[in-house]
Amino acid sequence: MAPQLADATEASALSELEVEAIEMFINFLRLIGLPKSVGEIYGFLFVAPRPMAMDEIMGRLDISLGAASQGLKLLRSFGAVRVVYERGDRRDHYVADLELSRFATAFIKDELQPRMDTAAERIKRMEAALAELPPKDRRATRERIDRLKHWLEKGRKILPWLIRFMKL
Amino acid sequence: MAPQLADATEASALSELEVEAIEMFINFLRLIGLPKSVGEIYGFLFVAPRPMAMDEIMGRLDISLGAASQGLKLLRSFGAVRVVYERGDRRDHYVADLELSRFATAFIKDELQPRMDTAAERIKRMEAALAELPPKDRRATRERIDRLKHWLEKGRKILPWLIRFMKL
DNA sequence: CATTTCTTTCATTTTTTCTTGAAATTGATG
DNA sequence: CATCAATTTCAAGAAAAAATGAAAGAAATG
Repeated sequence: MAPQLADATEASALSELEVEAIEMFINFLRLIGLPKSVGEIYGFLFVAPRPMAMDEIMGRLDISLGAASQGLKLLRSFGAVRVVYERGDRRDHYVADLELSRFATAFIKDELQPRMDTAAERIKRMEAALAELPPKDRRATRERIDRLKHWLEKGRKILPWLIRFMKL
Repeated sequence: MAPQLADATEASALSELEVEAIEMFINFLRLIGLPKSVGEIYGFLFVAPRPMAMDEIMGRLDISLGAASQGLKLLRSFGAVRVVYERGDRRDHYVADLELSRFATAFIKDELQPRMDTAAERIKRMEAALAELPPKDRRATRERIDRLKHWLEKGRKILPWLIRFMKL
């Protein structure tokens, strides 16, 4: 009888279901700046019927050791993937956390918030620089800076609301 | 007396105000996948005291003809930049439209919506593929697909609301 | 309508980002 | 505690994205 263990060089092909899930997540996660391999891993785990070990993920997706390790690390840091221990197996096994809002909140915390903070500082410096402007330009520039402030304010206000909506 | 026309090879340096505005927009626009040069152009125009011709933009920012032309084309397509005609000058002159929500709506329309549409199709295909799954996995997978549907629904619902909020 | 100025396009180059896989590290096992 | 499997790290290579600038194309001018 043929052995059941998949050969590393010839891992079983992905099902249509898996391909659809993977491509969907590649697309959406790319939107928030995550590399393809991360989308692949998450999409694969999202429809996986049981916890998967890293080498299984590598084999099925045909990605490198490094990509798998780093991708899982990142997904873990978001809370988008969790490690579960399987008795009798030394390897870590991964499951997708199905709460998709984690990506959004990670994005907000890692990308958006920091930029808003430096933007606030920049606006202060811009206001200071206003004094050195030719008088005739001051009013118009003042208005533009105010508009930036207004937007930043708006951003700050909507973020918590948005996070709440997503966790709902 | 020295000529007043700026030499193309030695355009005047950027003021602190300009630098801050430019860096701010590079940062934010990168977030929605726009290249640095586009952020530079918009930031520069955002604080420009008068309409600027393309060669002025190139010179002040030290970017290439191609980057300037393509960046302006893109910004125009968003409605983030408008052409104004200046009498006695053959060149097109550009001004920033200050309504920042244009970037958000362009992002939603160009990036988010299309992906949501293909995602909806993918979900249909995933549901069809469900039948070919080993019976014991069906229930769990069905739940996951439902979760995707739920998220997509949520996205669809919040988008118009979000657009309205931003235009406010 | 020929000329000149301005703008767009696009093949090439440069830069940035992602992936790879060998080596180092960790940590479980007998 | 030596060994070996599993994982992480990171320098180098590959791939993708952006910038460049020469050439083509438009549009205004005299």
